[in-house]
Amino acid sequence: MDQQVRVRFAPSPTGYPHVGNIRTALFNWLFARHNKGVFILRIEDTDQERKIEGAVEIIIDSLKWLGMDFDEGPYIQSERLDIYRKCAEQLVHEGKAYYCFCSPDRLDAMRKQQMANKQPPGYDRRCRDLSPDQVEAEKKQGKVPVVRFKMPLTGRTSVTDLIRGEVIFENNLLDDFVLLKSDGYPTYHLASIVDDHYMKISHVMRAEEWLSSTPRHLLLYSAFGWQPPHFAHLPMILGPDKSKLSKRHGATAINEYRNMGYLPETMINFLSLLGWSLDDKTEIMSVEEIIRNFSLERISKTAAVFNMNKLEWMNGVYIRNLSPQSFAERSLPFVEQGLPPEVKRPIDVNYLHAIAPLIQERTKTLAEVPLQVDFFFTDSLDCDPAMLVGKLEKAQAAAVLQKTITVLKSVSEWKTEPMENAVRPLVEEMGMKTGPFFGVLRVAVTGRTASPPLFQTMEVLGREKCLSRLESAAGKLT
RNA sequence: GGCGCAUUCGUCUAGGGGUUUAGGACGCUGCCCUCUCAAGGCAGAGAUCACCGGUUCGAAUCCGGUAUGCGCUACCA
Repeated sequence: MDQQVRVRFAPSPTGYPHVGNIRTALFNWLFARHNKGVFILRIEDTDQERKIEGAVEIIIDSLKWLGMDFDEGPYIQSERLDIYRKCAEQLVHEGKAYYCFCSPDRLDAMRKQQMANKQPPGYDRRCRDLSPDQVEAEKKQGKVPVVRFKMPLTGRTSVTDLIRGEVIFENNLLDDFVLLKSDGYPTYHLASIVDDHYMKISHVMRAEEWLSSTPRHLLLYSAFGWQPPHFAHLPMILGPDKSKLSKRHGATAINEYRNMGYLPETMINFLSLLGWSLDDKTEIMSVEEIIRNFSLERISKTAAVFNMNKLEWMNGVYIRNLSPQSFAERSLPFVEQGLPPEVKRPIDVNYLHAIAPLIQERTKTLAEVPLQVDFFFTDSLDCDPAMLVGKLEKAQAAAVLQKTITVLKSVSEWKTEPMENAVRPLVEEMGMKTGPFFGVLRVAVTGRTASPPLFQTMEVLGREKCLSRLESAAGKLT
């Protein structure tokens, strides 16, 4: 790479970023970091209709959460309107663009007509050759024009895509697209080309849906006499039905994944593998590893289905790799939010830290933590007698509880080892199997049939709570 | 309709003419471990590499066509 790498993430501020957009941001960021280049954030707010208040902050916050730091920006397109206007006027001046006074209604009718006649839709170039006098006349009538690009009527434009190779388009199939809208805002085409040029963008990495408009962009560059950047069109992200990932497929916004308890490092790793791979087996990688190995050559051409299952698995891997301390800290907000209201706040982090090792390897998302730890925090347990008894005889279950209570009361130290040493012999003594025996105790102590290991759980729960729960359970069986 | 892109296990992917009886991962099934649930270990099912032709001694890999999917075809990005 002989020139400095300068890439950008250029979202429009329409709400929470879609995971597809985030993946685009990620690839740009990875490419910049790998090449010791510059990562720029640019807000493309040229559509006043779709703009949403506060979206810029949300975008920045999302990038920050994922650890994608930017070196320049955010540049805001709506603050650069005069630049685009000047550029558009320059092209008009040079005869490479023109004013168009056609009303939206006429354009609409024209398109409908074309569709009906099975003609390819596109602007019919009615205003392309208006004389200066005609233009003046229209303006005098108070009509506000748009500026359209004067497409070459012949020839072809070749796009060299770093991922797909050379793609050729016939110019006569491209219409005179709008550069400057009547509200004075540029279209994407104009704004992004002008900005990419002035911001010295070296590589444009964007979603595949832009491939078709790249010839327009190239033609614009050449109209301005500018050197175009390199292009790389990234494969799209699909839903399970292979159509473009959208809300009806479930979560699509990055913040939803954050709220569902996915770790940012999981998202980075997972998203990096959607359209890129290191080799034939490496899946779990730190950001540093991904940055070190990232390359355009290994980006695939094919669209990828977003596999929730695999995401969950990967998040589990990352959660298990957390230190118990960090796991507790990261779970805390979810626990604060998810525990029943009667549990006293604030939640004790140290207690959560003690619980952490018991549940960590059982959790796939932080959002499930409150569900797993609630019985540690509630005062009393209202466990179901039927669940308590299970497949045993009622009397036998009661005996299990009684004997255990007696034995536990004499345990000198409320720790896993001594408790287990004291209780386990009872199993054989009663001629039972460990499964059913411990099962009764598990339900009594935790209120559920699946839990972390019994004695470890009891140690953390404490003598008082355990004995009272066991006794309360025994009471239910008499 | 036109133009463009793509097509390897259900999914993510490796592979770029002979090393491939097409490798890994998720998920699935079974076994082991085990106080339950997980985690972990092992094993297994799962892809005639979309199809049809061609090039070649030899093709998942190169070429052409077909089909299918997707994208674009706005004063949206």
